[in-house]
Amino acid sequence: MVDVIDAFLHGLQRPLVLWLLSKGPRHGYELIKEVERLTGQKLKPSMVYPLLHWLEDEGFAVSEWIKKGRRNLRCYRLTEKGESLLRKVHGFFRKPIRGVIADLLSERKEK
Amino acid sequence: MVDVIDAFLHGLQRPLVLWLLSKGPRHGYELIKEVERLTGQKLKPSMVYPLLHWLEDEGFAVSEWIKKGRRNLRCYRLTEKGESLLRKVHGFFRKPIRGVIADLLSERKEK
DNA sequence: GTTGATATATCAAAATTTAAAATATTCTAA
DNA sequence: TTAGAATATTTTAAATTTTGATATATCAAC
Repeated sequence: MVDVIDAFLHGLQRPLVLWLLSKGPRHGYELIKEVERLTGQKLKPSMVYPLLHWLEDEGFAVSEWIKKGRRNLRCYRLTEKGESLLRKVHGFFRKPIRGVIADLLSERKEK
Repeated sequence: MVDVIDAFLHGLQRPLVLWLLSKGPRHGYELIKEVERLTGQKLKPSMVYPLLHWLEDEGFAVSEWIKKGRRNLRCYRLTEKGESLLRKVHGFFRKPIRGVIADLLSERKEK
């Protein structure tokens, strides 16, 4: 049985990737580094690359090989369908769960 | 590949159960109903009962069989160790991720 | 030229989740 | 009064997902 926070962070990875892509095009390795910076949790290559392929297969993102020196980077950006999915995620936060998350977000006096 | 929101909600289930238990003792079936009300997602019996057993095994909660009419309910409440874990979850929200979640929580104009 | 970071990809093994079935009590509507 | 739905808990096999490992290649620093 996995740690409570790890499980939560894990569930956050996908919306987070979507959110990051909504801020501008990214490639896989950038996402790995950004997710780690934001959550302290490693987004593994074996997670992110299949996820990106899936996002593209489903039409939520499109990729393009760009060159950086002699290196090829596969850069992803959200499609309109991907933006729409992110809006759906936002919409979800209007549900009753919003109050719970606000509570989790709130300051709390330590015992 | 599972739906983005489903994956997020899934990750939220464990902190949510912890949060609900922090509001007062609950039994498994209550948690199933409350999680569904709050998230619209079914917390399955085969998830919640092993989770509750795990919480108890790890010392995060203790259970007690109570009677309601002729029916026996296994009622769980958080221990100090469980409260401490919830505070750890709160602590996590002080990380940079806080801004992302706040953004996801914020109102957004629909296109 | 060797090490560590950057960058992408895949697959078998390991772990987790779901669906299903089993069991039993209580309530409700016909 | 009884049949069916809702309440309540548990376990297991099957399905799915995640991890760890491995492979490949470029780049910068030493």
